[in-house]
Amino acid sequence: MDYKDTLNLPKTDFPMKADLAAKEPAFVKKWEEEKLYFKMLEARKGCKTFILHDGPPYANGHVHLGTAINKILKDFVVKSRSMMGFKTPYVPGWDCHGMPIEHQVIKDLGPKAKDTSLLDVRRRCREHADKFLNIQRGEFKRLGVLGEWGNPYLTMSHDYEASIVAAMADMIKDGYIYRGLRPIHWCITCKTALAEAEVEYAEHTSPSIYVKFKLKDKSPFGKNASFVIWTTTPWTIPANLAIALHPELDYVGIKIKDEVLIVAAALVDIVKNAWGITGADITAAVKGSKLEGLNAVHPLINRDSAVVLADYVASDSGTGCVHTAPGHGAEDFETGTKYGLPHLNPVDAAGCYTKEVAIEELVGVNVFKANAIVTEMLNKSQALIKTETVTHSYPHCWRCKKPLVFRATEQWFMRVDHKDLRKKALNEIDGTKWIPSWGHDRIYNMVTTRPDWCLSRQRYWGVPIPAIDCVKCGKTILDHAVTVKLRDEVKKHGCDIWFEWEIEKFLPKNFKCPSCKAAEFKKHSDILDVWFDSSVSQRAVLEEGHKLGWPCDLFLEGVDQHRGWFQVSLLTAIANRGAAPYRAVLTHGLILDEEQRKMSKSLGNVVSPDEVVNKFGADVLRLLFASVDYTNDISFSKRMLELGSEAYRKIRNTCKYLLSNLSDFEPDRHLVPEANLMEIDRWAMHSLQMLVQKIRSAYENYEFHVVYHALNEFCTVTMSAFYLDILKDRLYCEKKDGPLRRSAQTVVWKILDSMLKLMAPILSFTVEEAWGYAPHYKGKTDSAILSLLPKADEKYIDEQLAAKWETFLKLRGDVTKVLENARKEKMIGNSLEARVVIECTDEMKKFLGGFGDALPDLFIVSGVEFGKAEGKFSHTSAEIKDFKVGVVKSGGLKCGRCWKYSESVGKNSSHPEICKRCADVV
RNA sequence: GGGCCUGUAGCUCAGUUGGUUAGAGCACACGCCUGAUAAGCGUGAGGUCGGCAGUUCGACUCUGCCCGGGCCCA
Repeated sequence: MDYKDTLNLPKTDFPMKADLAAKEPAFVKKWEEEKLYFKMLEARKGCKTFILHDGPPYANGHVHLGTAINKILKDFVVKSRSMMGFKTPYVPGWDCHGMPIEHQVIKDLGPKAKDTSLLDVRRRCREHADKFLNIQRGEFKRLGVLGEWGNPYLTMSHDYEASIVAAMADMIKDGYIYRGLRPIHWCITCKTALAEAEVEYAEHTSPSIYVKFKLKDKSPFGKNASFVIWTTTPWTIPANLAIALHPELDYVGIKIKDEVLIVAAALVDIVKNAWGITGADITAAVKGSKLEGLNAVHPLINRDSAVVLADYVASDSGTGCVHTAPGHGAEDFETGTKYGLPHLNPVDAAGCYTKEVAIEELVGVNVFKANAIVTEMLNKSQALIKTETVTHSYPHCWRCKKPLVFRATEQWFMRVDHKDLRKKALNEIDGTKWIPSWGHDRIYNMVTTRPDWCLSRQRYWGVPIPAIDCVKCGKTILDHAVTVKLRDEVKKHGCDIWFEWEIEKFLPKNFKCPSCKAAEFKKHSDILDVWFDSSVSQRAVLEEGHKLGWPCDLFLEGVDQHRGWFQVSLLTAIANRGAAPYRAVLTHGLILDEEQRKMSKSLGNVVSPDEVVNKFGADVLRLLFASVDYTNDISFSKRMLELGSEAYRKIRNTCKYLLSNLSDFEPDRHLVPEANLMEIDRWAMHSLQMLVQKIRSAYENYEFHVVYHALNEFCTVTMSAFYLDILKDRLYCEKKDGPLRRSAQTVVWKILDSMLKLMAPILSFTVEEAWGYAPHYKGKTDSAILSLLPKADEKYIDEQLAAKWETFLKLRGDVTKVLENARKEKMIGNSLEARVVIECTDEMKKFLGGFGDALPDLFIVSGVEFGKAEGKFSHTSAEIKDFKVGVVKSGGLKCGRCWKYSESVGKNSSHPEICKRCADVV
């Protein structure tokens, strides 16, 4: 007789093969149709809210791994907090304005760009942003991210734009905004400012000149001493106002005839070589810091050049004395500002000198043409030491490919120290929880040293700054009332209105120039820095738009955002509201390739989430992102993906196995009360409570990798390798509805139900799938995500029991070792072919006696006896004192049903092939 | 150059206030099972804890320097 049919073998339709790439899109569709996101909110109606405010990704290009991990981590947070009992509305958003989109649009227009109107460019930019935010929306949904996708926030929506203008208006009213100078990359051909991303570096040949600046004052270097500077932009010499030295470097004079030429000591050999000088006496060295405050004479203009100090002065090239023209370089500008020098910029938009240059012959001359003229002038005035040419990497315009210049221009700034803003910001930083904690120091240091915020951009695609010029006196005005008017119109029509309408429509009645009282004005066309747009999201979304509540509970972005969104949001929030917009800020690392290098198109090491999702499935990617400690950068490799899917399969299979043993189990009818559970089952329940405790606190602290590792270990070690392996006999062979089997099933079901809930925030797709196959019970939610996370149940926690089983597991290790020895020697195959002989202390014997007749099952052997453990296969425990295990062949015959060897086989006349237990069951 | 972070087995992580032979899982090798089967079980082999110096009776853990990597500045 074939007894297989009398067994309760595992049965489930839940497939082993996940086929995620094919199945997941159906779940995405289902969730959307049944409005799972809203059901999730509904399930927590009236509960305390937890607001994760989404930082807007840029609406350009496809989702990459960096944006993917960000959204997936956010999804973990939203789902886990919801399952912890919080109401978690999550409104995703997009950053829609800005240079990269404009850049792309203009590139696509090609030569037509020149003939395209500003409004037309803006329209195309809007379409571009719209297209990509839709693409990204689809990609985010595909990753399993739940949120208010039907009503996201867009920084280009009329309401949002109005909030931006409103924030600006408030700052104008409170005196935060001023107009100042700043050197920026400028193309003299296109007559426009360039953003950093529009600058292309290319080889360029420049003159390279050494110029003497004679010291005016007495100096430690004696009479007739000159500082020598080196520059590759002779045209900036007329704007020279200072010579920068390094405070820590030593400076010496090189004596040549009756002159002394001052350079850094470290560079003496290099410059002598460059000038073709041999020999020459060197004066004693003087530290740069001792020379601060001296004055040299400008070689071409009747003007002083101050000796100043700067840390950026290099000691490995040039002369250690840096020509400083505050109007023509970023560092020069900083230094000039520090020393109170004017930001002299004698160059107009077309690159020609203005009258300010103070050298008559140069007025109106193009700066690049002026290189030769200036050099010749220096030569004539005997200030030139040496001239040659040098080929180096130099910034060029991305559009016309011509070399750029640095030029100080007027810009709008936000005053960071106005009304104690910086101080308040630092205070708020102290009051915010930073995860990980070093985030505090990072942003604190940045805010401490950051300069004023340059808000204006000379671009097309953005929110206009409603500045106006008085036609009569030329004064530039940024007026609060005009800005408020713009805000109201933007709310109705969008930002284009500033460019469409005549200026008069924005002016209050009888508006007059505050300086000359004239009434005729011209519009400016500067737009706001896009960081301003996103910095306002805390106001536009939390407060004015979706009204989620201000401040929010959490910002969650990559490490680069301490300088970016975290900081700018803080600044605008404090200027507008006086406090930080977040209670906590969590940062994650960036995605790097397998060699820990950043992913970039030029390196060709970019992996797209799309690729991963289509090959492995979103759940594998989600599991992978859960498995790593995201506080560090994440090195993403093929290997990692393979391991990720391996771990995924293990978890999936464990679920499948649990499901397959519950096909006939109805929790509401068959649940065995705690008091009637078998001991090992109570131990399993204890272990489950430990898991629940660990995972709950991990979610609480956003430690998803702890969730993963706990889950993984539970599946592999606790369940698969031990508990479930031992349970097989009971589940398969015992009476279908007998207490032994129902006890096991009770625990199996509890474990399944808890595990699915614990996994739900991470393995959203798989859990949803398994949830459908899991037994029904009263109160079971439609979707696992709508349930609450399980709580550790005190009545199952039993530390004494746990300690007992811990010891047992240790000694079981010794038993499996002996069995393996026997297997190696072909004495046994299946462990049921063996009996185990244990030689131990009386104390241990008593301990083992405590497991009763369950011992053979716990070792998965056919018998356990105490005696002398002798022979080839005996093994002495390394861990347990005086503990020795031996193996002998099982006596009796193999039961045709449960495969255990037993003396009872053959004793039952109606079932001669099976053991007593099985005969009783059958 | 500055601020912040980071470097434990091939991969992902543990490693409690410094204290005996540094732990898991996966991958790998070998074997078993064939009633979780493109599954399951067992055993095993993998690490001079980035390097060097120091503090200490004793350091993966503390200090300094160096090397590699990241972000943000300059």
